[in-house]
Amino acid sequence: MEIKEITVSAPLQEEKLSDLADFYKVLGEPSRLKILYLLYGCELPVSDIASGVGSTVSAVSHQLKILKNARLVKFRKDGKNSIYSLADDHISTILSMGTDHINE
Amino acid sequence: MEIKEITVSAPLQEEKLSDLADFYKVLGEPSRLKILYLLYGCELPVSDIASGVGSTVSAVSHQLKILKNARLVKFRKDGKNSIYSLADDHISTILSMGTDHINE
DNA sequence: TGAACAGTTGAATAAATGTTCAAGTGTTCA
DNA sequence: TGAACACTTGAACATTTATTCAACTGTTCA
Repeated sequence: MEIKEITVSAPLQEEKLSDLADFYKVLGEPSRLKILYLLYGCELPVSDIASGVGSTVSAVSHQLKILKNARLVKFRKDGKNSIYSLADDHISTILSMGTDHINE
Repeated sequence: MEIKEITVSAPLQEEKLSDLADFYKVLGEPSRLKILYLLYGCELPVSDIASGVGSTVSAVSHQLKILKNARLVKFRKDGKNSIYSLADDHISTILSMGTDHINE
């Protein structure tokens, strides 16, 4: 069987594909998904996120760094606090896509 | 700061969330994404997939099993061959979603 | 100023997982 | 039947990575 133009019309080069995998990998961890759903529609300081997802401040801080690099969350400083929120509205679209597939 | 109804209206319970993470995890590996994009619009036997993505038959077979479990690909037997293809059309929607986010 | 608070960070450990390798299953065809 | 082919599978190894722990930075306020 021939591969034909599929290879040519493939939407991703080797590097883009790696970026895309990295993006999905960020969502592929329950601890990070929990944080995202917790931030769905509100903004919270790290300590509240930690108690909200049942983890430690340190563990959450590590994960928030990864979510920040993936541009899934943003934050602002407020005195001693770092207030985190979802990066933008289309993240919610992304989150709902996954649930649709799971729910058939 | 109060968490309010967010926790209540969260679209996922602990178990669903784990399923969702598993789903994303499947997409979070370049070797698997390569297979999916290769199968975009055509069906191929394992040996062609292996050469198409530059891997071994064994490695690809392992990954196909994971993709099958996640219902992202399906296959049919044709003599000695196992012919794989994308499970359904909405998988392409899922694939394009990721690229949109990467491309800003 | 200094103590308490809120986060961040780096190293270490433990768990998860992708690839390799060797062996096994099932099909075809001479 | 038996050899070749196409794939699957399990164990082992190596890599990646999430959490823990301890130390450190920066801010507030008495």
